[in-house]
Amino acid sequence: MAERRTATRREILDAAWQVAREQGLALVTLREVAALVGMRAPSLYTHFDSKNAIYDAMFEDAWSECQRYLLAADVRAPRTARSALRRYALLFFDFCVSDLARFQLMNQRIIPGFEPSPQAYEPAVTTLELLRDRLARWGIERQQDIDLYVAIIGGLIDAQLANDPGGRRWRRLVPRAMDMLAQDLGL
Amino acid sequence: MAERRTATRREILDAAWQVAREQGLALVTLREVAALVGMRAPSLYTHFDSKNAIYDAMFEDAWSECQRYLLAADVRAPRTARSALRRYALLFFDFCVSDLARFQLMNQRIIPGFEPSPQAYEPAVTTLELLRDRLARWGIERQQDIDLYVAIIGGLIDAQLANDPGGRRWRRLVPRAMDMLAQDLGL
DNA sequence: GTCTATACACCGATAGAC
DNA sequence: GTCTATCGGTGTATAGAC
Repeated sequence: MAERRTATRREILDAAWQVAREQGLALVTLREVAALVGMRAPSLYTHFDSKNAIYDAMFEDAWSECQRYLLAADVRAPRTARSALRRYALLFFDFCVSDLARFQLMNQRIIPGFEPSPQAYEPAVTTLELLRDRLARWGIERQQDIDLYVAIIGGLIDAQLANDPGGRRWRRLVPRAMDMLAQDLGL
Repeated sequence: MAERRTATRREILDAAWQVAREQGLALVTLREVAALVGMRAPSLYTHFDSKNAIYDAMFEDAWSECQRYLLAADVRAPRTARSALRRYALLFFDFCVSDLARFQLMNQRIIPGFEPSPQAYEPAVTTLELLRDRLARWGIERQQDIDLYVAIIGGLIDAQLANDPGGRRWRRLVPRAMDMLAQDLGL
């Protein structure tokens, strides 16, 4: 039964997320994940090739969730370029800041030997293309402009999580940073 | 002999840096560090209380080195606020990008249980105060302005190391980002 | 004090019985 | 598909040699 197999994989992944959120992403152990789903550690190898394969599926999870989150918030489109930049930035900021373990997996290289597979990377690419499309609507299409946008938001998220987790010290700066960028782009 | 002890500690730290640069910061093992200095792993405990104590001393190393680097580059002061922002940013950018392992230790939380001790953190505080003094000369004193400055540079460094290591794709954007900030600050 | 040998508990991973 | 047993690896505690 393929369904059963998929469901078990899902259970394992949920357990891994739980451990990651409680103990930290790098402190996930197969024994603890297995215990949460009522198994022994070696049994996980029936469903995943390795521990990194679990991280791989979690990486895919995270970016898929991000994509869904950004799409769901697209119901009412912004009216000006400036409000668009602000809105997209705040959406991504809030999504990332709400789950440290997920952010570390998505955007930092916190697991020593882990590189996401092409399949797991696909939702990340799609999400970036979604952003690219949205920015293009406001005339932002040059690669360097997108690079700058991405870097600034990433820096604000990093600073928030590293220096004021749970607070709003850097979140407050997001609109200002986006207005700076809009000004620079002549928008 | 206190000198001998200090010298041995220095040898161990240098070996640890070597392994960190070659294998990655998180892949440093006590056995490999010990082998490099002609010891067995448990012998390191004569000189350091734990593996994290070695990371702690390395953290102090990194920020002390950063402080010296920034001070040494202070010989000729910039003439305008705009060139000052650019110069300080590029200095820090180049220092960070030149050594990934060092950057990860200084600015990311890549080691699972590691938190720098107050003593190890002291050079980091001093370095930030150095930046604060320099920015204050140009009238930049508000906490939120400094926060924004730090976040933007950090984001650019992160993006450079993560997406184009060894390249210049985000380095090229540093002057532009600093001009944006200067414009925003009315400088 | 410095270093070693030994040992322990934990980790990811594998082999083979059921 | 899941188990037990086990392997080689890790950080680290301890006892003892010099």
